Amino acid sequence: MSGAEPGIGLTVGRPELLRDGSDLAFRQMVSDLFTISARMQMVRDAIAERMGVSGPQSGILLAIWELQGDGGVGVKRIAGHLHVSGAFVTAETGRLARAGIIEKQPNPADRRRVLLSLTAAGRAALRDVLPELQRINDLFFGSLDGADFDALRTLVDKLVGSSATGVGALDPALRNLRAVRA
Amino acid sequence: MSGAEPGIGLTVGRPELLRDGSDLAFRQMVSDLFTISARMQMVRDAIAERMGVSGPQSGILLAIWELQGDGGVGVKRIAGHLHVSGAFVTAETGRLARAGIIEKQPNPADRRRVLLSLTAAGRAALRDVLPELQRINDLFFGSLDGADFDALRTLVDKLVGSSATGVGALDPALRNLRAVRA
DNA sequence: TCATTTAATTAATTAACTTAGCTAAGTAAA
DNA sequence: TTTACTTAGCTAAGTTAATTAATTAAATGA
Repeated sequence: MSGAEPGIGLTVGRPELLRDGSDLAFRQMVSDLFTISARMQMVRDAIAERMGVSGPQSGILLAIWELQGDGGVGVKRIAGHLHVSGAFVTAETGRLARAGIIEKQPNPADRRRVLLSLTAAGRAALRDVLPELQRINDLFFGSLDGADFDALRTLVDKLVGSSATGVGALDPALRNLRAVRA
Repeated sequence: MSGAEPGIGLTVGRPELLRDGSDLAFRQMVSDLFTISARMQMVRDAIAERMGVSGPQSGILLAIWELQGDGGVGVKRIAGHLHVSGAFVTAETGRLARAGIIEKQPNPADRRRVLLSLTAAGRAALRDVLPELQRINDLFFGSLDGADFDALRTLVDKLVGSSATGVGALDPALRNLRAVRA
């Protein structure tokens, strides 16, 4: 009878993710993932500072760069891509435009909309920061060889899939216990 | 001469992390890591809500649980573990104590210090939330089999090491460009 | 043409922190 | 053993990154 009790009091239940019936290795890995993610944020913030913008602004900048195509991209599209509110994108793109890093033009095809795009100064700021980012990334991921990289890409890709399922199973929560907070 | 130019304009330089001379796969992976990390936060926040505490409070709760040993753990230790300021831990542990979830006692061995520990109610709150967390984690990491899990643990462990080096190389930055922000 | 929807903006508010300064207690050197 | 220094935690005030709700204006559709 001893040591049986499958999964009671554990943070994960699937036997594939337990070792000797313990979730310790799993918890350690989750904690490590949080550590790595915090460090990725630190890198983002430091690189942003080099460009003279805040961390979130650099995220918006990157998203515009990625999505602008020719002509530009709208506020709503950026907000969706970054999972933030449109109001936030409006506010931050306003600052970036005033700083001359991006351009904000009315969309001629629909005058409610706006076209966001990088200015020459914005492209230059991005270009100038790349060598430093490359240096940091080479160190940050310096422990991975080519095979590790491929393995990690595959695993991360799997996780992008299943984590969506996990998050999707969250909402129908029975809000019983009331908030502390104050 | 064409296509040569090693690493100019790329976010990463090491050839092991490039594919066909492009950093596209690398950037995709980094973006996916951000996605996964955002989803892990969502899970944390949802589980916290079940316990009636905020996301950051649940982090503090977990840290106390992990570090209290017999007797308890101090504010500074928790702050260091979570990489937040002592003032923040003071404020949030005050709320958790008022809510009866943790206990805050003076440390008899050093009366400047405090001993934080879970109350019976705190332990019960943690215990009650475990089945739900287990259910979510099983889905979240549902795409991994046992071999994947071992591979991921190894890779994550490597990254915890090298990412510290990457972050360590950040600080001596030449603060030349001035902040936009306003 | 009237009602509905949509895109962006503005204003107000909140959560999650931080820094600076304080108090009290412990440690060490003279 | 007093004086100086350091350390732990607390308080107050401020900042940053976001949100929601209300508003404006334009587009869409019955």
